[in-house]
Amino acid sequence: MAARQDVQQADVPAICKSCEARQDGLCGAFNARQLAELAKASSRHEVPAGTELPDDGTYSNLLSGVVKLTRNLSDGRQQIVGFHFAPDFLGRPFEAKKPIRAEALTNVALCSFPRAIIDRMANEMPELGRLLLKHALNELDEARDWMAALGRKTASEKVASFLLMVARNTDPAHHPASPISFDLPLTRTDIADFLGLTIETVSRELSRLRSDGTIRIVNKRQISLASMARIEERCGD
Amino acid sequence: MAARQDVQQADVPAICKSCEARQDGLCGAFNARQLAELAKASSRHEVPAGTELPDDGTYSNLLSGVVKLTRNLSDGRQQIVGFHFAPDFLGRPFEAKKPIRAEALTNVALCSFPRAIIDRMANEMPELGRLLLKHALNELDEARDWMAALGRKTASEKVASFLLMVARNTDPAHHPASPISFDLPLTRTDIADFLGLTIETVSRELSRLRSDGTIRIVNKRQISLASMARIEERCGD
DNA sequence: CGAGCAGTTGAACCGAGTCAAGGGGAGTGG
DNA sequence: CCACTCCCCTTGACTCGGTTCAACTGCTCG
Repeated sequence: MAARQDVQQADVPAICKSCEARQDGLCGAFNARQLAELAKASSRHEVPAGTELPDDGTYSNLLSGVVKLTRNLSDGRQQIVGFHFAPDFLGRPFEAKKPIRAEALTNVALCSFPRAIIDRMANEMPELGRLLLKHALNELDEARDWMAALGRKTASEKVASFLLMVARNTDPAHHPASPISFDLPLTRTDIADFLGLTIETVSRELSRLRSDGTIRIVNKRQISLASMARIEERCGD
Repeated sequence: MAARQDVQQADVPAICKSCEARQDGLCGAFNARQLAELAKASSRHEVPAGTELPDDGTYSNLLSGVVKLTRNLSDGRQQIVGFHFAPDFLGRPFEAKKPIRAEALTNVALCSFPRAIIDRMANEMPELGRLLLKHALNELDEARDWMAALGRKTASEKVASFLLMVARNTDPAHHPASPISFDLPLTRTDIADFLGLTIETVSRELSRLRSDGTIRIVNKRQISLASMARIEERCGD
């Protein structure tokens, strides 16, 4: 068993060998032969922060960086409806009825495949279909969490919940009692568009959290939390 | 081809023959043999309005009625995060991290299968996996639509959007210019919990829509719209 | 050094929430 | 058949959290 795994390992394309997407992303579902086939059709590219990622029917592993998904109302009001952090992946087999825009918040590295290959493989391996379904259901659960936040939380609970989300994403296994610091990949405007608030309110709530010692604002973009537990108390759920 | 279809048709279990779920629901993916196998393991039941539907690991076609999905904050604040209308279906292969409660809003008729059968069939037929994925992505798109509404719409836009959703669900193919009327399957409290408002605000906004002629409130539960187009104007998107 | 942008802070305002009173229909009991 | 109650809903008056408008700070970049 171990031997066979090693043989397969030997065939893994060089480019995939150290790729995070094989641990937690889409590619965990593939064996060496399939990876080799995919690698032939894949293209790796990097785009700078601010680039819009067109929904051109490709699937992409997000190797590094953060992507936001937004919905706009007719008069320009904007709501961020989701994020993708590495090593997440982007792309879907069915079009959304109302358009959703994807935009890189930071510099982003992607590894993309034509949709046709993934769709074909999904027909051949139920394992992959299951992974896609699991991924979609995860996104659904997250969306529903934020529905509850948007509909029922106060401004300060929203901001606290947001910081907790980023912290968790920075280090999922972090000890709840020890401090943690991270860079915010978002401007105040983006945070406001995610939380359904104005930038002024976001700024004020961050100041309040700072003045009561829950967070330190190292600089505009870098935050450190006294502890996960401390911020969790303020999330309302 | 037509002949073969008729042969299959002959084998369709009696109970499935006139079932809506074969048109638009889960069972559209199955052939007669598979339906027969499923029918043996399925159980049909009805529950009255107000019943909680435990997440017991079954999949269910919703034959009639409306179901709400809710998330609660620790202090009792409630947010409705989704609805299921017939002939939708309920159930999912992976547990949500945070609990979501399902409750019948009206009397509800269900046709349920053990999870094991669906999961096994999904492994055998990519068609079914695809359907489950499509369904999950639909729910995701809906959740994101409502995120935008919750975060960025005014109270009156929220109420208008809600009425439009119910109207569309009542008659998806309705002509946009002609009037339409329907029963609200929800109390004011449920509407408020869905829109992130209070019952007083919902009531006031309905009154405003009535006084400017966009809707008629036949009685507390029955609404008629002057037209789909008219209400659509007030949705903000 | 100045321009320009992101963020902060203050003051006034307003949309939706809160609190309170009353309406109206369904069910029950006399 | 009416009287009473209960629940859901509506409406009004007031409050308040979050927005709006505006001034100011501090960075970064040319």
